Amino acid sequence: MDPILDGLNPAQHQAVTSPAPILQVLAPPGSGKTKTLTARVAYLLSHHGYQPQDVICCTFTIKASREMRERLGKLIGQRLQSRLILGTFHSICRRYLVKYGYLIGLRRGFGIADSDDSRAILRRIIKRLNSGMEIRAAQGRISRHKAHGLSPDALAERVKAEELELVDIYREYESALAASNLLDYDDLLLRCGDLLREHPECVSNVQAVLVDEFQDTNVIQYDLMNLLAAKNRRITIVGDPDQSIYGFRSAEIQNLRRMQRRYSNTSVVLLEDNYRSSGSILTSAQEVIEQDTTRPAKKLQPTHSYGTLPVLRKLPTANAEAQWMVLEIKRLVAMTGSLLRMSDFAVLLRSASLSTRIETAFGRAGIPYNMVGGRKFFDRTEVKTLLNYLRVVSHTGHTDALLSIINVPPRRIGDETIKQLTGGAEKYSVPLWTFIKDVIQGCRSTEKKLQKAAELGLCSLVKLIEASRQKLQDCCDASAPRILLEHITESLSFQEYLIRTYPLDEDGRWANVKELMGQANEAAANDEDNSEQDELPDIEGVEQQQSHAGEEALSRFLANVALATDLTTQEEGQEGEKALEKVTISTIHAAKGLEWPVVFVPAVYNGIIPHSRAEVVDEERRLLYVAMTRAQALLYLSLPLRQPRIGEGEDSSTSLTPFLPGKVTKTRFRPTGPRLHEKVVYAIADILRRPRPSEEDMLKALSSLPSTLDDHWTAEGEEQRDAATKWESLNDAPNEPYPKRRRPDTNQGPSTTTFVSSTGYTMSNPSQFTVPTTLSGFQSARHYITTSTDPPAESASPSTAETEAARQPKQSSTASRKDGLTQASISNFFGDPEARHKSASPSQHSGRSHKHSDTTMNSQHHNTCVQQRTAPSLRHCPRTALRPDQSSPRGPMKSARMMSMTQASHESHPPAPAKADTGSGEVKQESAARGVQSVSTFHTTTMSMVSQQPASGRRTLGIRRSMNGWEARMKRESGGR
DNA sequence: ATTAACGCCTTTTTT
DNA sequence: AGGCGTTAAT
Repeated sequence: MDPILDGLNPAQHQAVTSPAPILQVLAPPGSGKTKTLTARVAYLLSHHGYQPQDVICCTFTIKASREMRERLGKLIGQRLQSRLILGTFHSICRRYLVKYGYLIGLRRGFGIADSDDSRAILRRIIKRLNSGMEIRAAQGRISRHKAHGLSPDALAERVKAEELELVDIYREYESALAASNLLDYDDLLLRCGDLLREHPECVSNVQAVLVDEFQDTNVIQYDLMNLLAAKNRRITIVGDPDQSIYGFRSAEIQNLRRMQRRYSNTSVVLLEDNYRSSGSILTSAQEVIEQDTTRPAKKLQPTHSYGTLPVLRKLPTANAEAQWMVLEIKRLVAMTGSLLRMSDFAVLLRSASLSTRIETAFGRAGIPYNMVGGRKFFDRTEVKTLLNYLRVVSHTGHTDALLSIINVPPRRIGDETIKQLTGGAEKYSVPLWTFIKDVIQGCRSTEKKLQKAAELGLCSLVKLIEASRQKLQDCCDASAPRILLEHITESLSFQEYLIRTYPLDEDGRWANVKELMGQANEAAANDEDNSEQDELPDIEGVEQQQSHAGEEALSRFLANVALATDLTTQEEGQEGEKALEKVTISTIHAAKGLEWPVVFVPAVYNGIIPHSRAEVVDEERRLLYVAMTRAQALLYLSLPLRQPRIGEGEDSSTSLTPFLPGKVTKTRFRPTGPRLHEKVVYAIADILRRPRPSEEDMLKALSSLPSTLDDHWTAEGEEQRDAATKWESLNDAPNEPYPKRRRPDTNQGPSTTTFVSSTGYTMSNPSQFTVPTTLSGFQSARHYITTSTDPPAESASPSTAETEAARQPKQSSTASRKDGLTQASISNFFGDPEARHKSASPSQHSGRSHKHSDTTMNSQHHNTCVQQRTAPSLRHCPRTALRPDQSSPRGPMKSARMMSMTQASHESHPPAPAKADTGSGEVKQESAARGVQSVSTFHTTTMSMVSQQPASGRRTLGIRRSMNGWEARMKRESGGR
C-alpha cells in the first residue's frame, strides 16, 4: 500500500487524498495536523505529478517549517524536500523580493529590520518629535495599521486629532526605513503582495499552496496566499480556530470564512481523534474552551485512556509554587522508575518574565532546564554589536546600525558628538555615514567643533568600515560573512573589549561571538552545497536580479539572522553526546504545536491569565486551552495564593482565573498531585506508549524522596505545619516578608553555597538527599507502590475514581448529543454545507454507556482496543519528532501491551478499518485517476530514500539559549556586588 | 563640557 | 537586561 497514506485514520486519509482544489482541514490539538499536511504535500507530488519547486508551503514559525522539512525529508526524500518552496511567510516573501524585488523598485541588498531595530528607529523619531508616545505602543499600532494595509497617507485621511501624532511618527518611521534600505516584518509581506499583484508571472509556476496554522494568518498573509495560488487556485489550509493565539499580531480567524466565501468550492475535513492526551486532560481542556459560547461546538475524541485527573494546585507563594514543581518533578521521576526523564517535563508560562523564580528554584535544586522564548541568541548584545557592524559594511546607509556601533567599543564619541553629526547629516540631507566621512576628510564640518578625541575615534571607525568594505569587494563567495567577522573582531580587539566590559562573564560572551562565527561558517558551507533550499525556481521570461556574490552572501546571512531568531544547530553538539536531559521552560506561545508527557502551567490567576493587558479575553482562554492540550499524560495547573504587591504594603491575594470556574475545578481536577502507585504509573506508560517500568525501578530511587506524596503544602495551599520548620530555611527566605525592591534572589550566595537546611538534606544535590525517617510512606514503600486498591488514607483517590466512574455515562451522552450538535454548528460556521465533504469522522462514538467500575483498568481496555485499531497510524502520528529517544522503546512495548490486552471494547470505536481498507470506501478516488506520475515508481524511489537516510534525527526542540540561564545569573550575581 | 558609572524601574505573547 | 536619570570623574 501507499506508504504516504500508511497509518492515516479515515479522516486524515480523506484530507490527504481529497481531490478538492480548495481544502480546509480543521485540526484540533493532537489530531495529527502536521502529519496530515506533510502527507498531503507528498501526495500532491506523487499523485498529481507536481514538481516540488512548484509547491509552496507556508508556516508561521521557523520551528514549524523546520519540522515540516524534517518530516517531509523522511517521507519524500531529502532531494525533493529541499526543492520545495517551504518556510515562514516572511522567509518566502524575502526570497521573492530578493529575486524579483527590482520589479517593484526595491533596492538591491535590502536589509530586514527586526523589532529591536524598529524600536530604535521609533525611539529616535519620538524623541525628535517630542512626542510622549510609548515606543512599544507606537510600534504595535503602526504594525497593526500596516497589517491592514494602511499607509500613513491612508491613515491620515481617517484622522482623529489623537491619531495625527501617530501618523507623523508612522511617516517618519517609513522614511527612516527607506533611508536605511530596510524592510520590517510587515513590509516583507506587504511588498511581496505588491510584487505578486503587479507581476503575477513570478508565481506562474505554482501548482499548489499549502498553509499551516491558518488561524494565525492576518489579512495581508491571506491576500498573499491567494496571490501565490493565483495561477491554479489549489490551496490547502490546516488550522484550528480554538488555537488562534496571535490576534495581537492581527491574525484573523475570520479568514477561514473569508476563504470559503471567496472560493465557493471549498471542502472542509474535520479531524477529531486526539492521539496526544489522556481522556481526562482532554475533557478538562474541552471544558475550558467550551466556555466560549461564540465558538462552534466541536468534539475532540480521545484515543487514550482516561488516565489521571489533572491537578489544580494552590500554593502559598510564587516561590512555593516553583519549589513545589521541583518536588513534584523529583517525585515523578523517582516514583515512575525510569519512565520519565527530565526532558519529559515542560513548564508553560503566559509570559516569559514569570520564568525567573522558576529558573531560580530549578537552579538551586539542580534541575537542568532550558528556557525557550524570551531572549534569543541573536539578541545578545555582543552578537548584536557585531551584526550591526556587518550591516553597516553591507549597507552604509543603515543609519541605525551605525548609531548603535558608533561608540562601541568606546571611542569617546558621546551624545554631544552624535548630535552634531546627525544634525549635520540632516542639514545637508546626506546619510549619516557620508557626512561622517566628509567630516573626517575635512570637506564638511559640524556646527560646533568636535573634540579631538571624538574625531580620532570617528577616524578609526571610518577606517575599519572602509577596509571591511574593500574586503567584501575582494571576496566573491559565500565566505564573506566569516571573513568580515574575523576582520572586524580582530581590528576592534573585540575579545579584549569584552574582557574589559564584562569581566565576570567574559568567556560566555566570547563564546557567543565564536558561536556567531560558527553560524557564519555554516551558512557559507550551506551555501556551497545546497543553494537550492533558499532558491526559487527560475521562470522563463522574468529576469532576476544579479549581484555580487559576496554582497549577496552577506545580506542573505543578515536576513537569515533577522528572520531565524533561533538557533538550530550546534549547541547541542557542543555539549556532546551526553547532552543533558532538560526540563523545558517555555512561553505558551512558543509551545504551540509541541507536546510533553508532563506539563505544568503555573500562575493561572487573574492578571496573568487572562493577562491584565490583554485586549481579547477569548484569546486568553484559548491560550490556556493550548497550554493544557500540550500535555500527554499528566497536567498540572497551579497558582500562588498571594502575590507580593509592588511598592508598599502586604501581599495581595490572587484569584483563580475565571476560565476555571468552580464547577469545572470540582469535577475535572484534583487538588494535589496524584499518588503514584502501580496502576497510575502503568497508565502513564501506556499513554506514552513506553514500556512499563519494573517494580524494582520504581522502588529504586524512592529513598531519595522527602515524601512519596504531594504533601508539603496542604491542598488549600498552606504551609504544612510540621514541614514548615524544615522548609523555612531554604524556602521563602529570600522572598519574605517583602521584597523591598530588591530582586528576590539576590540573597543567594555564589554558586558555592550549599543550601543545607538544618535537617540535613540539600536541594542542590539531589543524590545526597537524606530522608528524614519520620516522613510518611517509607516503611511500606513497596507495599504502597504495588497496592492495587487505593489505600483509604488518601481522600482524593477513591472519590476521584468514583466520580470518574459515575461521570462516564453522563459524559458519553453529552458526547453523542454534542456530536450531532457539532456537525450542525460547524456547517453553520462554515456555511454552504453542500460545498463540502461530509465530515469523515471515523468514529461516531455512538455512546459509551456501559458502567465503568474501575477507571484506570477500564479505560485501559478501551485504550488498548483503540491502540490496536490505530496501531499503524500511531507510529507517525502525533509524535512530534521531538525526542529521538522515543522510538526505541516501542518494540518491546508493543508485546507488553498485547499481553495485557483484552477484547476490544467495540462500542466506543467501531471495529475500524485498519490500513488495508482505510478510507477506500468513502473517499472518491478521482484523484488517483488524475495522477500523472506513475505511482509505483515514485514510491520505490521514495522508499529507498527513506531507508538510506540515517536516523540523524536532529533535535528540534526549538529555540535554545546556549547558556543555562541559571549559571549566567549565578555568575553575574556572585561577582556583581 | 563630555563621558563613564551607578542606581532605579519595568517586562505579554512573535515574525 | 535595557532604558532612563543622576552623579562622579576627566
